[in-house]
This record gives sequence, C-alpha cells and structure tokens, in this order.
Amino acid sequence: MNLPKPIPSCCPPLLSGRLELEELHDVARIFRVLGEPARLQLLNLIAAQSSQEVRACELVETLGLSQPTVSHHLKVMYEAGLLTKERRGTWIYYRLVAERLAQLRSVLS
Amino acid sequence: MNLPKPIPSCCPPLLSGRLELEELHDVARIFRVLGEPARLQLLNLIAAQSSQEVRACELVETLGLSQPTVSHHLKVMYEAGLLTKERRGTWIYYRLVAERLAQLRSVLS
DNA sequence: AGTAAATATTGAGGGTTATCAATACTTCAA
DNA sequence: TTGAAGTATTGATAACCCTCAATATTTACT
Repeated sequence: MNLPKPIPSCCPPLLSGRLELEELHDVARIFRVLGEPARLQLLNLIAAQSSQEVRACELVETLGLSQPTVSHHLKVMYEAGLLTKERRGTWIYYRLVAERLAQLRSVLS
Repeated sequence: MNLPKPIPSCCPPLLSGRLELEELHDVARIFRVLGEPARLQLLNLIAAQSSQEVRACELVETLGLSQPTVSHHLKVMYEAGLLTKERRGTWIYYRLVAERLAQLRSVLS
C-alpha cells in the first residue's frame, strides 16, 4: 500500500500578504480582464480621447474585430467594474472607472 | 449570392492610445499572468516578507497547491519578467522585479 | 407601423491553460 | 556513491474563453 507523500519540511509558514482572499480574487479577475490585448487596447483608446469616452460602434473598425466580439469585450469590462455605460440616443457611451484602475495600481506598489 | 456586410457608418477613426501594439501585447501578457489568484497571492506573499524573497518550497503549503503547480506558476511569472530566481544551495529564492510592476502601474495611470 | 442603424445574445468551434500524478533532475551531506 | 530533500518536466484531463455567423433587441425617424 502507498504511504502518504511526506510534506516538504523546509518551510515555516509565510507571513501572509496585505490582501484578503476575497479581494485577491476580485483583483485577479480584473487583471485577467485586462490580460487581453483587445481589452487593453480598448482601455488605452478611451483614455486617449479628450472626451474620455467612446461609442461602442467606433471600436469595431479600430480594433479590427467583429461587432459581437467588441460587444462581448465591453460587457466583460463593464461587469468587472472597469467601465460605465450610458445610453444617449442611439449610441452607448463607455467611460473608464478611475477608482478601479487606482485599486490595481495600489496592489502593484 | 451574398453582398458584403455594410460597415457601421457612425465612426470616425479614433485617436490611438499611447501604447504601441507591441508593448500592448507585452503588457497584456503580464496582466494575464497576474490574472490568476494563485500568482497574485504569490506576488502578495513575496512583498510581505521582510527579506523580499521566498523559497519555492515555502509556497506549496501556503498556497495549498501541489508542488508541480507551484513550480509552474513560478516559471510563468519568471518568464514574464515578474520574478528573478537565484539558487543558493539547495533552495531557489524568488524576488519581485520592481521595474516590471512600475511598468504596469504606469499603464494604469 | 415600418425601416435602418446600433447594440446584445446565442451557439459553435478552436485554442489556451490550470491542475495533478508520475517521473526526472539537482544539490548537499554522509 | 548513495540517499534525501528541493525543484523541474511530461503527459493527460478538464475548464475556460476568444472569436465569429446568425439572429434578436433596442432606438430613432418617417
């Protein structure tokens, strides 16, 4: 029969970090959202506009992706709390959520 | 026969962002690396040590993952330029690469 | 109501990757 | 050289998700 694998013995418990497990998963989720070139480019594009906002339809051509794919990325970013959306007439305008970006910066410092 | 789909017509070209496409992909890759709770926790743990370093073996129990999985995550972070590794005797010590984190912060500001 | 444009959803296909067990490699000490 | 501990690799499985075509929904205008 098999004996249980011995556990490595070199290892006192580590000091745990600043982040709670819950925030850790939340932050990881945002990083995963930004870990997609199309979405990072999207963030980059919004930040580059003097109006600080974009219409969804403007992004299709710029990103070189299909309209459903762009819509998908916007939804993912919206649900991660990275974007706000506002309907004005026919169009929907997206803006960055500065606090969310600040949260990420603080994790990295 | 099918006519080509018309392209949405509302959309003047957008101002492009600050980042070149190449850096954009590089940064997205790092974000994707951090978009994994185990790896973000790892970063968090290293930063919490007064020595600013950890031995690989210390992480197995702390993260609650198998040794091969921890080794895999360390390799991924190392190859993304987020960690340095140094062998001292039996153990391998990992440290954060501050410049890499600073690069990410700058993208988010 | 009916049409056109903008946006969202659904479903399918294909690539990426987290995870583990098993195994191999490396280093030190006896 | 042999054993033990730390670390890395391989191979397999399963989950995740990007992308698109097709279609549906929403809005404004006539």
